[in-house]
Parts: sequence; C-alpha cells; structure tokens
Amino acid sequence: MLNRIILIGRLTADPELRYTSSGTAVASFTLAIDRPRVNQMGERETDFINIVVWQKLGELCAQYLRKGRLAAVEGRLQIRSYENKEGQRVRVAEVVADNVRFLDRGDNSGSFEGSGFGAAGGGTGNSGFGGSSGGRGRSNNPGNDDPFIDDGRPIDISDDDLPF
Amino acid sequence: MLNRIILIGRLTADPELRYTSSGTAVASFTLAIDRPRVNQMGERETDFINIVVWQKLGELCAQYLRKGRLAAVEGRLQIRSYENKEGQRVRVAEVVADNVRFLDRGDNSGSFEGSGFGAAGGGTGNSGFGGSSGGRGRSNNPGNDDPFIDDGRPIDISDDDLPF
Amino acid sequence: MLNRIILIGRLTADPELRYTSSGTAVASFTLAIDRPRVNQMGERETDFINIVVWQKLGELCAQYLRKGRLAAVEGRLQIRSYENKEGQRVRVAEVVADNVRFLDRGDNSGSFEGSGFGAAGGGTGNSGFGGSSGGRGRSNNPGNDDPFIDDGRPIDISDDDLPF
Amino acid sequence: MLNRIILIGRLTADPELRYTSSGTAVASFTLAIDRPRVNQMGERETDFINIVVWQKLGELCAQYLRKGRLAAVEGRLQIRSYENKEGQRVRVAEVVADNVRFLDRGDNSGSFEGSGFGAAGGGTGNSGFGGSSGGRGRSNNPGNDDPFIDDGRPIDISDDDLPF
DNA sequence: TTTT
DNA sequence: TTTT
Repeated sequence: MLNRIILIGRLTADPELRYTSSGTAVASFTLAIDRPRVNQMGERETDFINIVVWQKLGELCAQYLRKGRLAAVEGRLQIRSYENKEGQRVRVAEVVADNVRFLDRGDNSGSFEGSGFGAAGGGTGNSGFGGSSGGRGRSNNPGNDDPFIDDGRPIDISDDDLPF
Repeated sequence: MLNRIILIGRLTADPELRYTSSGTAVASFTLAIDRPRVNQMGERETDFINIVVWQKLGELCAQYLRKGRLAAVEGRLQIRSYENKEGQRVRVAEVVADNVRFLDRGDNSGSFEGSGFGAAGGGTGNSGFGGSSGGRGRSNNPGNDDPFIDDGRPIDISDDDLPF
Repeated sequence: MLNRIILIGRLTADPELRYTSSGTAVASFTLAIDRPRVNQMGERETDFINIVVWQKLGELCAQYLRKGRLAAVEGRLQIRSYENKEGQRVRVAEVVADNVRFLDRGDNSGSFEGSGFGAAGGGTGNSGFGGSSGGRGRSNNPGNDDPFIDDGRPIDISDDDLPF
Repeated sequence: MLNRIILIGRLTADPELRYTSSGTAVASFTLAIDRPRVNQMGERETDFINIVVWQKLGELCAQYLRKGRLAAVEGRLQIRSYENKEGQRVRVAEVVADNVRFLDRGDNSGSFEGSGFGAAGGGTGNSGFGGSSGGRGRSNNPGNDDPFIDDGRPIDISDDDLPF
C-alpha cells in the first residue's frame, strides 16, 4: 500500500550505466550509510544499500555522481527474487529511486549545480540510444567473472525489470 | 547519514516473538506490500519485507498484530550479512522498526486503540522478563529444521544484534 | 532540495472538490493527527493539517473519503503566503499530496478496494471537464461568508496555483 | 497516528538558541527549500519552513549550523495555534526535528565531521544549565521590540511547549 | 473550526 | 523577512 524510503550516504564506487535490450537506461550504485549508533563492541557499522535509477535520472546519476560523493535518494524498497547458478533462490534488496540529489560538488567540479528529479523533468530529450548500445553482457564477460553474478544482479537487464 | 523507511502493508503470518540470552524481546514478521503499478505482463507484484521490532514495542506487535492485519511501520533499512551453512556470505535486508501502527482492528477486537511508539514510550512497565525467559534456541530445535535458517536469520539472537 | 512528508490521520470533514478556471480538479480536506505523547498537562494534543490533492487523485479522494475516515497521505509541505482582507501577510501551511491511501472502508462500504496513486494512474478516464464546471466561486458567495476566507484559501483557485 | 517529514534545504539565517524557564535548550531556524518545478510564470518558488530543535541536538545546531548551510532535517510537522496581540487566532506550522544532519562544512571549517542525532546521543556533556540561564525573556525586552512577535512565536518559551 |  |  505504501513504500517510501529516504537515504543519505556516500557512493562506494562510480555508478554503472547499462541499457535494456530496448534501450532504456538504468544506473546502479551502492550507498554506504553509517548506522546512527555504535554496536555492542563500540564499532560503528555501515549499511551498504544498492540503488537502481531508471531512464534520464539514471543517466544524470552516471554523469555526475562519483565514488565518495554524498547523495540523497528517495524511492521504494524492492525485494527481487531470482535463481542463482547453483539453483538456489536468492533475494536481493534494492531501492528503486525516483528522486536523487547530489549533495556535494567534489573538488574538481565545474559550474554544475544540484539536479535530480527536477532536472530530469526538464531534460534535454531522450538522448537517442540504439537498442543494445554496447553495454556489458555475457559476451563481454567470457571469463564469467562478472561482479554482478555474486551480487545477485542478472547479467542482462531485461525489459521485464522496468518499473514503469 | 540518514536512513528512513515508511511502509504500509499486511502481515503474511503472525509475528514471532523471541528473546535474546539477556532477555530482550524481539518480534519479527513480514509485510506484504503491493507495488504501485503492474509489470510488463500486467501482473501486480508484491514485495515481502522483513520487519524486526525490539523491546516493548516488539511485545505489543506480538500481542496485537496477526496474519492479514494492516500495519504501518517506520524505521531503518538494515543489511545484515552472515555466513550460511554452506559457507557462503548471505545478505539479508530487514527493516528495524521504531514505530508501528495497527491500522485495522479485525473482527474480533476489543477496545484496544492504536499503539506503537507512543504506547511503548508511556507503557506499563517493563513486564519483568527474567534473564533467559524460556525463549527458543538451538536446544529447542534439535532437528535443525529451524525455519529461520533458510530465512537467513540466525538460530539464536545474540545481544550483539541489539540496535540500542 | 528535498521535501517529503508522510501522514496518517482521520478526516475532520468530507473533502471539498473544486475546479480551477481551466477545469483542473482540486480536492482539499484536513487530517487530524494525534501527537505521539501527551503534553505537560497530560492531555493528548492533535495537529490539524490541511491537505490539497490535484487532478484525478483529488477526484478519487472526493469520491471515496469521508469525515472520520483514516487515510495515509504522502506529499510535500508547502507554505503559501497571501494577503488577507486586512492587508496582512498570512502564511498557510498545507501538504500537496501525490499519493493517498484509503485505510478503512467504513461501515457502509461496497466492494471498493484501496486506491490512491496507482488507481489514479491507471484510471477510468474520469476527465473532460468544461471550463468552469459549475464550481463554487465568488458569484456563488455574494454574502461573502465563504469559509475559505477565514481559512486562508483564496475564493477562486487560479491556474497559478497549479503545482504541475 | 503517523507524522513524519524529511527536508533538505539551506538556512536563511544563523540559528537562534533560547532556553525555557527551566533551562531546556531550544534552537530555531528556517530552511529554504526550492520547489521541484517552476510555476506557471516559469519562476522557481521556494518554501521557507521553520524548524525547532530541542535539547542537546538544538545546541549542536546552534553551534555548527550557519546561514547558507545545507542541512537535512527529520521530524514531525506541528501546527501551533496561539492568539496574537490583536486577539486573532494565528496558526503556525513548524517542524519539530529529532534528527539533523549537517551536509556541508563551509569554506572555513575545521575538522568537524558530520553530526546530528548520533552525536547528540553520545555527546560531549554539553549540559549543566542553571534554571534560567541568562536567556532572553520579557524582562530582557522591555521595549517589546521582540522579533519573535511578528513571527508568531511567543516571547517566552514555556515548559508547556516541551514535546517530551 | 475540527477526527476516533 | 529569507538560502545557493
């Protein structure tokens, strides 16, 4: 009935941008978020939360966000379930973002100012990607050392994953 | 830096109430939440999200919530990582709730009215649990058929899991 | 940069449905929300928060919500500033909702099941209003006893108020 | 039943720190938050939202936040109603924060790193106020030129305003 | 101005 | 009354 999450954290790595077979952009990255309190051993723990951003907003994330940057993400928690190569059901939690704010500019930034959903709305058109625009896929990973496998994300993104 | 989630959904089963070795109560249940839109195949999908509630508020959940009930949950998304019996790292997503609202009374309800954090705060005293108040543990599960194993939750809850 | 509010409360009265001069629907109602704790005098206080819902979702609210009903509202807090008839600047806080959930059915309800943003998106084509579709306006209130005046809402809703 | 708001914006001025007659700290400031879209006239509008922060977290805000700084605020929307000197009822909306994050350090900052609720919890013992710790009060404002009057905030904060 |  |  209602599913809303708001996160502020730092990217653990540069975003990855991929495209579905029909050319829809999807960016993914992980946000590191420190827990508010230290645990029993006095250590500060961190949650690493996977974020998925579709379409133009995803392209903006891939363009402007970088490892270490601070971002605010607003979206919906989604539990995806798939079968891994050992035939076991694996459940993956990820946040499907519909609003992302870039909260620091970094040291090397130019005149770019904020962005996110608003900017995405006003955008510059759909950038015209062809079908399978060179993106990563099994063929690019013959050694099967695809980091997404361990990670629970499918090698190829199908249009069935589209949330809209 | 910030991690806040708000959910409204229905319980897939009655809550389970357990106790840590030091006697702290912890309730857990799963919320079924329909996605706002149908997918490519025109099906309405559902996310099943595990909720964990500590202390008195957990006991209130165990007492008043039942399978099928509608509840609002407010908390923090936590990614717990542990090693399963095959020695693989498994990541479990769960929401640690600090506020729960009971949104329908059910047919057989008495005069009970609402609850959640407020009630927990003002509550009626700490209900006097002894140290290890009989809770479930490995000793209660000699056959090792513990449903929590498949589920990614440890058989015994240790005090290290306490979020406060 | 980010402005998100989620409320659950009961309607203090039936929603009011009006139309801008160009025929856009807008519903408004007030939600009564009890504070989580009692105050110094041991009284439970209540916040009365004005909600505004545009377009089709507004029409659904007007159709299904009634005084006393429980609703969840998700949106943005907006501070509107206008000049009253004494020439003073008045600031009005209201929540512009983009998601509303109907959380109880009431006693006399039929088979209606949930709704809100999802339903609004897929909707039944409940549209096609003419210009000023009979709505209330100054001409309907010659005695100037319009409750909206005291309330800080303009007598006529202009298209300038549209948030989209 | 539930009332949660999350905001990210910039302070319009330095926070003000006051104390109740019993010595409880309360900080207040205003957050400027741009609306996500431009209005009919193509202008970007801004909401100015008053924030109130009690106790130690309020003192941290007063210590570290300054005009122009970016902050994330999490709390509850409260509608306070009082009678002004003309005898009219005035309603004031404000957010009572229970979590504040300082999102930029500014140019002249030292080594201070983040803060907010967590820091407030573990804090550095910044306490020990006497009864009426020199704070402002009517006696300090014989000329009645108190800026809070226009603002809708009472001249003296009474302990009745305490939300805990 | 208010809801249960 | 306002911030970048």
